[in-house]
Amino acid sequence: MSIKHAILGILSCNPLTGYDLKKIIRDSSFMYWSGNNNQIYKSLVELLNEGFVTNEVQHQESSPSKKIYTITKEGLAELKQWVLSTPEPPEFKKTFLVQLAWADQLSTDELNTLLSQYEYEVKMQIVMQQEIRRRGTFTSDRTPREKLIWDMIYQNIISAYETELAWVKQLQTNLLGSKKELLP
Amino acid sequence: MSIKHAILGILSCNPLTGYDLKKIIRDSSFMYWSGNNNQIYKSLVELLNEGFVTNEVQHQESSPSKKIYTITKEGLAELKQWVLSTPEPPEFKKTFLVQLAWADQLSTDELNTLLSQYEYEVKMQIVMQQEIRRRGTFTSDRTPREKLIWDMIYQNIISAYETELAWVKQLQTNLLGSKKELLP
DNA sequence: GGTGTCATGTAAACAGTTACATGATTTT
DNA sequence: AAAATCATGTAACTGTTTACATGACACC
Repeated sequence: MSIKHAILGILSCNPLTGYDLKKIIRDSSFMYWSGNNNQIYKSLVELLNEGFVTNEVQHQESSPSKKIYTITKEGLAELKQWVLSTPEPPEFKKTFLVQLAWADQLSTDELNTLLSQYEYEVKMQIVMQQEIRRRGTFTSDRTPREKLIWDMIYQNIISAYETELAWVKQLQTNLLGSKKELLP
Repeated sequence: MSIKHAILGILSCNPLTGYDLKKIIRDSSFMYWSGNNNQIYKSLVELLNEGFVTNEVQHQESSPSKKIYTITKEGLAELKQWVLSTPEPPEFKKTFLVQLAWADQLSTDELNTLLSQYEYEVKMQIVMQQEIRRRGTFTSDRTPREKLIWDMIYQNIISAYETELAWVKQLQTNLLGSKKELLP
């Protein structure tokens, strides 16, 4: 479970509450977890037991009390060790490709509609990702190098969607272009 | 759970056993499930109860008996309806981006090593995907249009990894190029 | 004699999502 | 008056992976 490492990473910038972490992860483009309560609060308890974080309870009048989590030096060591571990290749979950694989039973119109719908979905994602990047709600740029890295992380996600968009357009063209050959 | 739809899709080409389905899904590039026993055999029981498939037990001397699954007309209808449903945008699970987000604590050498390792992983994926495409172990091309679609599905996966590779190279260049500005 | 393939299935563990629960304050 | 935000947490469910179990045969 590397969400714990993501949490350690976020806490390495700033002490935060579970609620704050939840929002950061939910709104992040590259931290791909949903950021639901169960994941966050359970992970925090585990990180606490492992000694990677400590917490300080802050009672507030007229609102629920906060637990502010701070990363320990053991947590920082664990984070560094994980960052240095052998990277995994990216994984793609493209349900649309599975759908498309059996789409030859559709008429030309039905297939075109399907492709247009996918094109729209992908375009929406690009707009959303550009908005996330523009707003930069949670961006770490403590050094110029870190700024460069984070910029490239956002670029990665946008490029991925742009490649997908270019691919749909190519497919639409190919289907049109080979119309003559495809029909008897 | 759309693995059931993937199974229906595969069976729409050919009646097969659970064991065959398992291998096809495990070796597929775009059917992203692991293809383990539990998923396959449980799904088949469910599909049977739903009336989307039927099975025929084939006893064999000197090897375990086979259950050959065949899609029903209800199954074909269910498949078509699913294929026509609104597509979901692609999802990316790139653990490396999370790792990279906290990589500013690394030295130039450590960071370069990490990037080279990722570059290698991605290159390996490209080779593997090209091999899968070349072998074409399970490819459906009943019509010229279906052939075109399947070709573009394989192309999609390869393009995705190629975009990733181009991105790492860009990052490596950017880190080198801005060396002067990054150091004091 | 050990490993791999064929062929089925189950058990246990882990990961992840949705929904529920509380309760005060602020915004619409 | 209703909905959203802050802030914590739990329960139930679904999805996914790993490992175990059987047993014959083929290959090295």
